Amino acid sequence: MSPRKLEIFQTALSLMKSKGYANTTMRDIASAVNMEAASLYNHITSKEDLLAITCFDLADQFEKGILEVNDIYFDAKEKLRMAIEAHTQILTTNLDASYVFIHEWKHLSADKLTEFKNRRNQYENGFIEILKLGENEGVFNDVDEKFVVITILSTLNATIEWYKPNGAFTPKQVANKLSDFILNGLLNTKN
Amino acid sequence: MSPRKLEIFQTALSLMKSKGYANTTMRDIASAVNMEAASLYNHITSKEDLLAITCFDLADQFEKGILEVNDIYFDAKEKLRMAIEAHTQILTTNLDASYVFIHEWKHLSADKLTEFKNRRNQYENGFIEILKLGENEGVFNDVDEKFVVITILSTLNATIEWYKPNGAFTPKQVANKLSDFILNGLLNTKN
DNA sequence: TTGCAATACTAACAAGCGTTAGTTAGTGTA
DNA sequence: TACACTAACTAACGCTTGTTAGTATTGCAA
Repeated sequence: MSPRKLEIFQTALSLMKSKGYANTTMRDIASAVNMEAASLYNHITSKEDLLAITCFDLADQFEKGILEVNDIYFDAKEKLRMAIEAHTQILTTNLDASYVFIHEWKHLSADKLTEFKNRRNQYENGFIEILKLGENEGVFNDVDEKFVVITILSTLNATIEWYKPNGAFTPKQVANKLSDFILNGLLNTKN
Repeated sequence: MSPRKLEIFQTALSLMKSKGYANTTMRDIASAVNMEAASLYNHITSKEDLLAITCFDLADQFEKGILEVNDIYFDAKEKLRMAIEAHTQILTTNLDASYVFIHEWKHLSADKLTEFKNRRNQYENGFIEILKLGENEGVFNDVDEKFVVITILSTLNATIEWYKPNGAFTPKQVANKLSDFILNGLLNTKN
């Protein structure tokens, strides 16, 4: 990807993060990179491409993460921690893209929308696999897996609402906070 | 609110839930209630009003809930359970509206947007009050409150992604599942 | 039965949208 | 020098959008 194209993508994602996909016009993007809207088409093929490429690139990363974790022979608790860390790592190192991924995927066109949903389901199944393993091991409470996986992913995704790249926490630290919260809950069990 | 106006609101919210606010046109809404777009304006004043009224009506409900909980003299654990139940009750009995509230508030016009954000902050502060109480009592882990409150609310709000009104769970049961998850986490502590 | 709201309609407007066509200036290459 | 490529421009197209104006129809209250 050429530097100019990269600049367009980053600018577009930043705008879409703050104004939403639908409210970000090609003219907005163009003026933010100091060119005319029509000139954008020398670099990209359509507005939807900005969204689709972003969504599916991140989907690739998430899928790769969960597959690696589930390929390893390890116990459920540690697997969950690893999956959470992989997820958090991707979110925190692609903040704008993640925001668009999480909040704007609905604007994908019909066929891409179905593909997106399918892949998200697959990703959820990767987590469900870990949950089932943990239940068999007796370390996780017996839970409604669909409920828990949606809850866990929502918990993880909340990260993008507050995380600041040069703030107090490294991605690894955030992942640990999230894992602790999800595994142990809020209650202090020491006393 | 007249029956026809109510019908328009419910239809509009249902459409906005599936297609998003920006992609739902006045003509979409009109044809879904068997009239022309222009006729809608006999009942409502603008498209944004549909959004604003929905958002601020729900905000009222949420605020009322947390204020009632924080007016009671009770321990933090029970307060948190009550706040979670109030929140869940509102979500599950206003599914479409809640969806729009959570996902489409960004489309509010500038001044209403600021008001919305302020009121959301106040609501979060209501939860933070409970968290601080729990830390003083020694029953909650010492936590970064801002992190935890965003995490908790995201966890709660995930409900609207899977809840079915005539499904297996009552709102109260959902609230209990959520409270258990947030307080105790996923780990089985019995063995 | 008349009159008046309420509620629907048709027609249209002004603005904004994504995108295309055609052109031009600059840059590196044969 | 001649050519091709890249990346910018201006101008415009066709369409959709939320909304307004003006008008017809309906149903109830007097």
